[in-house]
Amino acid sequence: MIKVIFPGGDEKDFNEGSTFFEVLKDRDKGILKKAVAVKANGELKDLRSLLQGTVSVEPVFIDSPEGLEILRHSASHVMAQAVKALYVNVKLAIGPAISDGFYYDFDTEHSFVPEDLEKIEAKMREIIKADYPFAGTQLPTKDGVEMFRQMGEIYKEEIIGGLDGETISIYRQGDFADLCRGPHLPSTGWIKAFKLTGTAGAYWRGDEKNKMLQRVYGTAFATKEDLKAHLDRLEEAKRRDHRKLGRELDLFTTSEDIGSGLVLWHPNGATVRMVIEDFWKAEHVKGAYSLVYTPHIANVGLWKTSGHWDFYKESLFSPMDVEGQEYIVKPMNCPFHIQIYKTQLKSYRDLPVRYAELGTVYRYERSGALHGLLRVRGFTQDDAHIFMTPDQLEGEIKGVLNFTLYILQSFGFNEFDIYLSTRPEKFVGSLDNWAKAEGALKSALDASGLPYSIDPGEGVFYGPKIDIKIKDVIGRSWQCSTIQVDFNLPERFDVTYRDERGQDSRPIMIHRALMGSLERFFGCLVEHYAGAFPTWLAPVQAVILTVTDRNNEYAASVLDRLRSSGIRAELDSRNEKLGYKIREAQLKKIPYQLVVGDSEQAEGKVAPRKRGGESLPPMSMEDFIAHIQAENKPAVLNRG
RNA sequence: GCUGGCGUAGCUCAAUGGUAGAGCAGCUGAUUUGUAAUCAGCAGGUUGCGGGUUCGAGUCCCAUCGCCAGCUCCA
Repeated sequence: MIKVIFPGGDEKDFNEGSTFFEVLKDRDKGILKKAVAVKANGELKDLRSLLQGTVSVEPVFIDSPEGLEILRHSASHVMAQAVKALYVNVKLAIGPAISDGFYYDFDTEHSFVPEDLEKIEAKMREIIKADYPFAGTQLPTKDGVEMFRQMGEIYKEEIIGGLDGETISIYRQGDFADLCRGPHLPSTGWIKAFKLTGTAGAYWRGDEKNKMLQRVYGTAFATKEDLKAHLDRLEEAKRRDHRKLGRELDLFTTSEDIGSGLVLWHPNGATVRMVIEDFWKAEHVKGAYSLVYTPHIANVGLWKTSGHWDFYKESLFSPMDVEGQEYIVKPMNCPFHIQIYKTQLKSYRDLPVRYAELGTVYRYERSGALHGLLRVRGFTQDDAHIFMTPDQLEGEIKGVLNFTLYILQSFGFNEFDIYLSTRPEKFVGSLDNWAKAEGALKSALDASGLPYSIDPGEGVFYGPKIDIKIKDVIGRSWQCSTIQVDFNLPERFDVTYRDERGQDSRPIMIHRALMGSLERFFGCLVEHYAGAFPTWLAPVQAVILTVTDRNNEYAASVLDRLRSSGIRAELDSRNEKLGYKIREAQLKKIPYQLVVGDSEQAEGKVAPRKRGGESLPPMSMEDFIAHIQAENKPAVLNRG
């Protein structure tokens, strides 16, 4: 007899030789329909696993995160089976579930092209239709190695070589066998909705020194509806792509003649950037930062002192010769701010010192890493460096964290993924300082009340950091803000302050960027708003549309009035129908379209139409200006 | 940088190895128009750049630049 304990504490006895499959079926056919596996004593198991002794079981449903992972992992096995059936000389590497889908890495002579995906999908449908059970078995490790060696699966052999344990676990479906821990669906027929989404090269074990394998990506969902919703989300992401919108809205371009990763900000994009910069500067002044400006190039000795020459030489642009001295374009602003700090002897009374700069830097990113505005070679960091006594560290970090969230929320980002990255294997500075800094970052995060996760060992060599990823309206994450403690530079540049006892002490330094880079942040903003910027950011806030050219003179006076009130307005007095002008203004995503015809002119009014299609009643200029000015600023927020 | 794919008019896209085309945008004219496209005409190209194969190349081959997806990297 086997005793099974169900969620809620119900107990029931089953016969020897039962499986979870039978147990759940026996208990509730409804559960069986949706359960794809079980948690038995907290461990994930196949429904086909045999029961032993006393177990408490919990069904794992297909639409839960764990259920989806099992579904996708099973789909990756089916894909591998299909690929092995269709192509010769295919060696299997790994095929895990990932967020939103799965992949499998293959080593084969054949290069997968889009048409292959359809062939593989068709084969997968055959396998699914055949409804092969996923059968898990244990093999002695030695036999497993032998089995995969005979199959020519050198990667599997290598993986087993890295495992310890007496036995390995194999899963078979039909004539296909794979090394796998499981669990899996009961059978291939349980896969109801899947799609292969692309191919790509990927290094074996993720190391670029290794052979590049061919990866096929796919996704699978519990239902066809879920799959469709996912594919629709991808389509929506395409529609919002900042590179596409950047062209359509005439925000920015890059030019082959200029070079990769170097951005041209067009008037519309530059206007948004100006609003961002003005807001950023004003808030920093309010926040007791001192704004500074520093040069774009400097003697390479600066970077040798900082250590970056050794650490990041490959990503620096080559030096240029200046009267026998080597200069480089700056990859970062820190050493400049340190030089400013060091021009005067600092007292503990002067600290904290906060230098902020919209500093344009250049990094030689590898060509394949470039991506629209999100990864470029020339960009402007919204940088600041804070020099402080060790006692001030925690307070400063709290201040920076609150400031960061305030700025991000001002731009409409309200959801974040926050990470605390701790000491890596290679590091500088004392263990004591690291512990102190990690503690300070942690208590600032705790005080914020925001959820965060810890990324162990992911800090930079010179100090721990907090990274904030912003989530856009369709749920994608973007790494923008970073708050880093630095023990390295103050040491290397011999930065000091005179303490209470008249001794020279070493200040602690924080690097922080709230938006990261203006380029990346702007790209995120474009996608977040799908190009429909809120009024305070919109390149053009209102466009005046005349009905006939009888209204041109009045319309021009409306334009003057708006512009002198500080509103970014334009006039469309072309000889076109109103509907045509409205359509164009809509496509440009201008927040307000002001219709001006004979009746508005007679009454000295404008008839506003909002971007969303809503028409406001005709109103006087005063009323409209008051109306739009109310929106001409970031959403009001409480400073933490 | 690596693997694969793609570069045709300002944009979106056509064109079996056989005369490079359409829509939109642009320009000119007509039209004076009321809440997402008025009509007509005109112009627009060394098919990314450079080689090669061929009687003939947008199309096939090589090289190069750029873009896209992913990998690696991201102070």
